[in-house]
Amino acid sequence: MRRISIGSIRRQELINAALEVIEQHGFHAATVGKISQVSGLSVGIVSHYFGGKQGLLEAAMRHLLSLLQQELIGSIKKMPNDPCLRLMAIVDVNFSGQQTVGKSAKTWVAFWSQAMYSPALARLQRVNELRLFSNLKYYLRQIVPDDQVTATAHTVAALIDGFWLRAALSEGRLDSDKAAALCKTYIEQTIQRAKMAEL
Amino acid sequence: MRRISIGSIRRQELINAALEVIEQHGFHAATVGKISQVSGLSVGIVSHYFGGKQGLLEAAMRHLLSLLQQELIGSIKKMPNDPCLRLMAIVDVNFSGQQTVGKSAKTWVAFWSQAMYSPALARLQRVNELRLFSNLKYYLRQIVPDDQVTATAHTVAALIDGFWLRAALSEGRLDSDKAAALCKTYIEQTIQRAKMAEL
DNA sequence: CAGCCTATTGAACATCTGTTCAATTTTCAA
DNA sequence: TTGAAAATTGAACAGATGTTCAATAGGCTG
Repeated sequence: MRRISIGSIRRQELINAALEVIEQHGFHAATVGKISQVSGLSVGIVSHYFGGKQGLLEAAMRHLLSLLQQELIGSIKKMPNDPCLRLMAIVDVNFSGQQTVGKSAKTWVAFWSQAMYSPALARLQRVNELRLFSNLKYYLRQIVPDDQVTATAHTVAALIDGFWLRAALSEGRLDSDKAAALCKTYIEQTIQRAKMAEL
Repeated sequence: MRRISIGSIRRQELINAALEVIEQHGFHAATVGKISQVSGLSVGIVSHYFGGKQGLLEAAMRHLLSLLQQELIGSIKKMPNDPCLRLMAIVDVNFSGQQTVGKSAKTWVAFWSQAMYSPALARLQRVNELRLFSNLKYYLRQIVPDDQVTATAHTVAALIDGFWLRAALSEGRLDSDKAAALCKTYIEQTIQRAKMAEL
């Protein structure tokens, strides 16, 4: 009896290879030939397991998103039920997650730019964005005045995306700890302002 | 005597066509065939004036960057010499510039994602980034404490990039006025905090 | 008008890519 | 061990793309 199906193993191997090629050579150069070469499998296997190149790339993005989501859930659960701490945890997961930011940032940006022209990828991206956004709003609602919740959530989300983009473009000249710290600083300042307004 | 050389006219026509194709179909689908079709010229002309496809795309990005730069200079000159107002002008130019954000945002993100794998584009992007960064620092230095200048500049730059990225991905669900307003709000809050700390 | 030079064309070519599928290998229950 | 089913291969194919270059068109000068 096989505990893990051979299919899921191959699928994972192909996804890993695809992510590696995208990170190194970019989305445009992620050809079926290169991916199969890196995975050590043949070119035909891609169509067999994913129906084609497009299917593999979508699965790869889905994989990345689900990793992020899993880390977020795991990280938040460990935190005490304090809205401020949980906001910080969200920021931390978005930056220190998975590998170093420098490595996967390029892959994320590659996916984002592809999502602008691929409805399937766009849908995945949108679901993820909405989840982050509503998470942020949920905790912010407990700290800042109602009329500032949406604006603050937008700003924090833009900050996170902006730092990721800059990390991808600056090739390691921007480290994730600093980016996370700056995001947290913004959140802290917002909270402090809310407290002072209360008085 | 020709006042404008025929060459520069053709070059501009090709750049415009390239930008139009990239915006509509994405970087990966911006083929020489499509670009020449949109421009009404032949495919051979691209190699003739730009040495090849890559040359045309680099020229197109250079063109976009120089438009942004020109608008920035023009807009700042009109402002009274007040660091706060000039910071706001920088934000405004970065959002309301050229066309609506929704249209050109996709083109910018397409260039960014390409810049990660093309040294020539990366260099152009980096020059532009440094210019924005040092502009921000120059004015911030006059308003906030020295030890906060760099961090604030990083944050503002990330905010701008982040909103652009989100505008490109959200297909018009995020309008540029709102994004500009949120950036300005952050700057105002930073200034206010600096003033309070002075007392 | 002739002659020359520049601008432009677009078919031909070489290269590269994704997909297909008949052939081969591997797996594993009987 | 056997044999059928599943997994995998990779050459062949069709389509697309960037570049080249001989041929053509256009305009300017003498």
